[in-house]
Amino acid sequence: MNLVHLKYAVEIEKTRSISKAAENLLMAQPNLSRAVKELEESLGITIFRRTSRGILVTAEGEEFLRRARSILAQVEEVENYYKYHKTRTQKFSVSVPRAAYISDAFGEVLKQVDSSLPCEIYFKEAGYEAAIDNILQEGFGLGIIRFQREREGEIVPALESKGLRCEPFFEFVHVVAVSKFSSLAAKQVLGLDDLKGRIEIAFAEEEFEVPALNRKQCGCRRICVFERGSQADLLRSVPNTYAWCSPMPQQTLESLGLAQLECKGEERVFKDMLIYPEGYRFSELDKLFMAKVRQIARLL
DNA sequence: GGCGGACTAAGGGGAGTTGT
DNA sequence: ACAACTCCCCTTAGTCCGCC
Repeated sequence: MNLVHLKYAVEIEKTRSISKAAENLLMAQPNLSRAVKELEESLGITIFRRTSRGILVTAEGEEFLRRARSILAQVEEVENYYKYHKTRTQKFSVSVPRAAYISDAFGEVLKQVDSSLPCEIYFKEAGYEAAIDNILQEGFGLGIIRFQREREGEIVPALESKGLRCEPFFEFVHVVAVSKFSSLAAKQVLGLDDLKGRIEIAFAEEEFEVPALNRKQCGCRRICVFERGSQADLLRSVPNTYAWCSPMPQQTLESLGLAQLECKGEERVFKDMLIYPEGYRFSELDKLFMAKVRQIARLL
């Protein structure tokens, strides 16, 4: 028994004729007759009593048809649900490194979301490997990965061999973020010595994005956090703290109560790169996000 | 090659119609 | 009233075609 058999039976009941039902179902009458017979045999019941004047529904047929109509109604409901959502839902998913400028770009995308339509939006801050996994395994559309510039030659071919397209768009040197009330905030440029004895607020699972080599020079006092919000809170509330981070837009620094400073001795260049599956079709929100993240990065 | 879906042709059977 | 005819509906048999 399958859904087609249920549709056949319900149509026959509706028309009270196998011939008429076959006509409505755009199939030959003998086929419909046989299909219904097979259905009855598979269930071990008689749904219709055949007469030369048409068909009659048996008592057990009434029970079967009641269930069949219920099932078909549910199937129709599911089909309509996904038909509507597939065509109308605004979808956007991106996996990114922890970076204020990327969050700002995401905020710009959210402003363009039509609130009258359903939407499914995923914004996940993740490290290098996790961002790739999110695209390859979890169905994310876009990703941004961060890596040291020297590794680009090995990273790009590796990603392309996995069916990912790569578009580097932003190069930067890490800066030091501190509270705007910190004694360091007044300085134009820091040296690594300025960080000695201070506490670094770092992300626990960071891999490429933090200049870890400098920790030895700065002394290794660290508080590990898992999200940018906690990092900013601690920078503001705990004296003598700092964090390595990618450059932030001025507006973001002001809203967080932070200052960012260049640090002599940290010269390694990092890159942020857009990645997405080969053949991926960009939604309007995807295009907007890509444009905004590039636009904001250019101003940093 | 097996299987399922669909077609045509042939035929069975019941109900209504018609002629005697 | 009854037999023959006609129509309608359904089933069966044989076959083709596409898919796995």
